[in-house]
Amino acid sequence: MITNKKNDLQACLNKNGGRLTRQKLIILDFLQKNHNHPTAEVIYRTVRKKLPNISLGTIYRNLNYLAENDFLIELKSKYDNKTHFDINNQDHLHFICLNCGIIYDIKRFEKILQGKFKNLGKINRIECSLYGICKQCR
Amino acid sequence: MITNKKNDLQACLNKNGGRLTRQKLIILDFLQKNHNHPTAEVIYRTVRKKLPNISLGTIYRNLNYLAENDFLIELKSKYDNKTHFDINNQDHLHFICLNCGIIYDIKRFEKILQGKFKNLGKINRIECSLYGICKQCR
DNA sequence: GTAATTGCAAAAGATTTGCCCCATT
DNA sequence: AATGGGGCAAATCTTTTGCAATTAC
Repeated sequence: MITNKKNDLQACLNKNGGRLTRQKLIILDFLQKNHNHPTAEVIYRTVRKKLPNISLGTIYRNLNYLAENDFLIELKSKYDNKTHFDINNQDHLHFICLNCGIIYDIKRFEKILQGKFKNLGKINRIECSLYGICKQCR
Repeated sequence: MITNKKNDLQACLNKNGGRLTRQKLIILDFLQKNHNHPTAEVIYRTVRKKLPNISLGTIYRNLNYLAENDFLIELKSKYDNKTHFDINNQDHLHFICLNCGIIYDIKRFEKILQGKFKNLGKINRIECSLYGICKQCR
């Protein structure tokens, strides 16, 4: 099994009428193994090693599909002004270093915030980034 | 006095060697009076009514200057994939409606988060967006 | 077989930049 | 008077899209 999300992906495709392509699977697999919050360009360059003819358009189309269906989250960084992608394993927030751009996950966060904002109605997604200087850069 | 941030802006310009132009002042003034989180394009179209020859390049250059010097904050919305601008009056978070794109401020938030993440080192800025469906759209 | 998806290339959209002229200091 | 900033237009960069060929079902 190339990825343990493969079954979830298949289920999602069945429900919505899509097809399980090598491209989708390899992109999802890559993101499951890499938690560095890569950009589309970085994903493209890496996935190309396995699928030399894949195009950037396909990368974007599939990343968008996966994000819309909650397999991934999209994160916009002020550091480089690009969209970064991350497997949506759990609600968490991000620490982004203003000096080097590195992005860390900070886990166990949803309870604090979900509780705090109950009165606003249903919150589909919380995206929270802390900008500062990381320990390596200090 | 066109804006109560004018003195702060002048002080900032003195320190860094810039000049107080009508363009900077009118952009800052506009954002002080409008808390709708406009995009550069919207700011451009509105400011053009006062300064008919101002160019989009100038809008961007000045918005970037003002954001770098902490007069403004930049907010990237998933709804339209654009950068929105907001006067940096206090730490607050944003509610963004996934249906209509409206952005609300949610105030009084910094203490909770600043306290929560002390151990990560200095946090320069917290940017937190809650995505959901607003009351008008429900 | 047929309908969705890919690869490719062109287009679109947002933002930045070079250069010459004008305005602020 | 000196020079930083503005206006304009071109360039850049990221992301999207149209279309013919390919692939999954």
